[in-house]
Amino acid sequence: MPEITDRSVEKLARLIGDEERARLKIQRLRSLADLIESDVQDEVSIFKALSDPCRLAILKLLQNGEFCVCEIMIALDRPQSTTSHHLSILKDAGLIKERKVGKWSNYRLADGAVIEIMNQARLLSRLQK
Amino acid sequence: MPEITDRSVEKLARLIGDEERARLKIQRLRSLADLIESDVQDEVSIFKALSDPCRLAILKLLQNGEFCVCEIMIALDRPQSTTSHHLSILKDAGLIKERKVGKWSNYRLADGAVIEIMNQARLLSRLQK
DNA sequence: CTTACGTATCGACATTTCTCGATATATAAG
DNA sequence: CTTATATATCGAGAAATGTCGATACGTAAG
Repeated sequence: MPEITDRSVEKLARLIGDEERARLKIQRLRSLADLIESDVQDEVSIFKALSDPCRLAILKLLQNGEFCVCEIMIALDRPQSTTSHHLSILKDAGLIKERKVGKWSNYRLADGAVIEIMNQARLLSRLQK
Repeated sequence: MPEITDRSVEKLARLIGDEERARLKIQRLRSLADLIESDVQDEVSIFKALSDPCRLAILKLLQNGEFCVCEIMIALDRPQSTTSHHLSILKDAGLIKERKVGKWSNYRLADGAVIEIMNQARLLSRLQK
């Protein structure tokens, strides 16, 4: 649990008028925040992997099946090093799986939840208009 | 549809051995990519908004109801300007709604899909372990 | 062993993003 | 009108991220 800094207490105490009740309210807010922060970082990594146009395009391409790096780079018209870099980020995030065959590396979606999360994002982006 | 660059044709032609078939294969890959790229950017904005620990924590906090800026900044122990900044990003992305009351700004989740997308991310992050 | 090819990694530069103090805006109170 | 308070915006520095040519690695073929 993060410390209750003087900054916070001052602030809320003025708001509430009672320093003791302020301290309690802060504690309540902080314990809510604590429950949260424990697994925030893992989920942020997922969202970070998803928040690049090139990577999102790769994931959508992989909804059509398994592709090797050289097909992906052609589809997206990106240099090989760029494509490979993005693939490794997606793989580290657990969003795609690799299958090596000879000198080829084939990639596919790791799980149905990947499609699900993209669908939800599409829903939200529609809502916004 | 992005142009078919010489770089791509050379590459695939060598792979396939026939320049004409290479060109066709590239066209197929590119048209797949095109269907994709049209709405990629909008969804990326959603994911970008979600890919910061502070913002994700705010969203999770708001699962517990409506909060004003000063409560949020205390819960997360961040300066006011930082908190406000993140709130405006979340609002621009359409993930939260604002309700002004006097000098207070209260924020709440915009839609159930916001919770859904976080649940999917949690699922994925668990899978990874 | 040498060569060719597909992919991964490196390194440097450019861009974006986060952070937070300072300042501006808006509303309410005296 | 002046003051206090809640929030928003600004601006500058720091850190993270994307891009892509150059290079390294691994496998297969000659």
